[in-house]
Amino acid sequence: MMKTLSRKNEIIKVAATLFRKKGYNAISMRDIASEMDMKAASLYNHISGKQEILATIILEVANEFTLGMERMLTQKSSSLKSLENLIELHIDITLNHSEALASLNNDWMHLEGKNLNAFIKMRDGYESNFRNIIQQGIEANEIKPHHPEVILFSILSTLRTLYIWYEKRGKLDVNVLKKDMVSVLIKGIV
Amino acid sequence: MMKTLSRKNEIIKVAATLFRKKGYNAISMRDIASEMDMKAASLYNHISGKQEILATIILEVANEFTLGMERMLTQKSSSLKSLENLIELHIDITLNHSEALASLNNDWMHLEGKNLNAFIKMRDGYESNFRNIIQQGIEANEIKPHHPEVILFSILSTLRTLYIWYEKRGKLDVNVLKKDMVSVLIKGIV
DNA sequence: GTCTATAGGATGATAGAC
DNA sequence: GTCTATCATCCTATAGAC
Repeated sequence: MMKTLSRKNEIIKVAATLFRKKGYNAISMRDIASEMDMKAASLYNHISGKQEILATIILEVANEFTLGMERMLTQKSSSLKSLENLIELHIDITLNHSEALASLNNDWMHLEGKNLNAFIKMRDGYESNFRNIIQQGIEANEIKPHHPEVILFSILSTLRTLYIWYEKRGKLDVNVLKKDMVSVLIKGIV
Repeated sequence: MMKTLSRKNEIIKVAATLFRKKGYNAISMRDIASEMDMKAASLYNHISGKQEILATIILEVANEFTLGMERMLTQKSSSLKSLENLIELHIDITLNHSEALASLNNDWMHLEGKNLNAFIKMRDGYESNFRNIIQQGIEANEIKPHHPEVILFSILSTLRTLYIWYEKRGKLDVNVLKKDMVSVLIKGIV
């Protein structure tokens, strides 16, 4: 049972790496199996199908964002401090789950049924909390009165695609990265 | 001949819309044909194959970015003014080619052979020019001395994913959008 | 220019031997 | 837990009738 669980995790991890490069639909069960030096049929002893692999990859990391947001909201910091915390949350998750973020961003629409509903609910809830923080910052005069959607979109786009860029340029010191990101996203570049 | 050309363009346009929703690999020639009320085999009277469709979608809009960048570079403005112009370039292209941008961002890796090489060359050249503008801005003390890669990545991520967000929230006045984007990306939010 | 028919191969998944 | 063999279905693309 312990052995089976870790084999399952191995499949998920290999699949996530392959999905990242070409996307869910371009990767076959045979590709995943071949990368693990086994046959496609054997995968089904550990997982129910391709869809379960995708759902596990995406929902696990989506849940990390949701939990991180909830943890943050209990702290009742100022809006600006909350934004800082969210930037750090994204950086931390990017470092620990960089393969899963490609699927989260690009392959979520291939989730089916309950999996798709669960994902959309988490994503919309997360965005909604993020938007409220910005809104409150504007009302408290901590943040300039721009269209809040423009601010939300600008910050979130950057944070969501960090995974592409981090490993390409990679290996900046994490604390330097956090400081620079906070500064660029909040204080601007001039 | 004139009729054939416009039929070809129709195929490209329908395909781009479908690719946007599910990605290149999840859309079949039958899907494209069905959306046009015809049979898949008939598509081959107008295009050589699925790959030609993808290449046309991506390389056309990639070329628009390259041309826009070159046009801008002849102007020899200050770095800050150049950045403003680039933000406006991205917004203009997003408004006019929003479907193509999904493929440009997410399906470029499914280009083959010469098409893939041409794309990568244009993308790398574009990023390199963008990076130089930021670099010069830092040297001229127009831009804060952050790690230039962080600035490049932050601005480019936001601009590249504008297409997702624009039609969702859509239909802000273009000039308001340009002003807000320039302000948020350059001057920050505090 | 569109159709039907089909080639030729890949795909997700299952059955059953070991 | 992994294998071979296989099913049923889907895919891109072509041939040839109309």
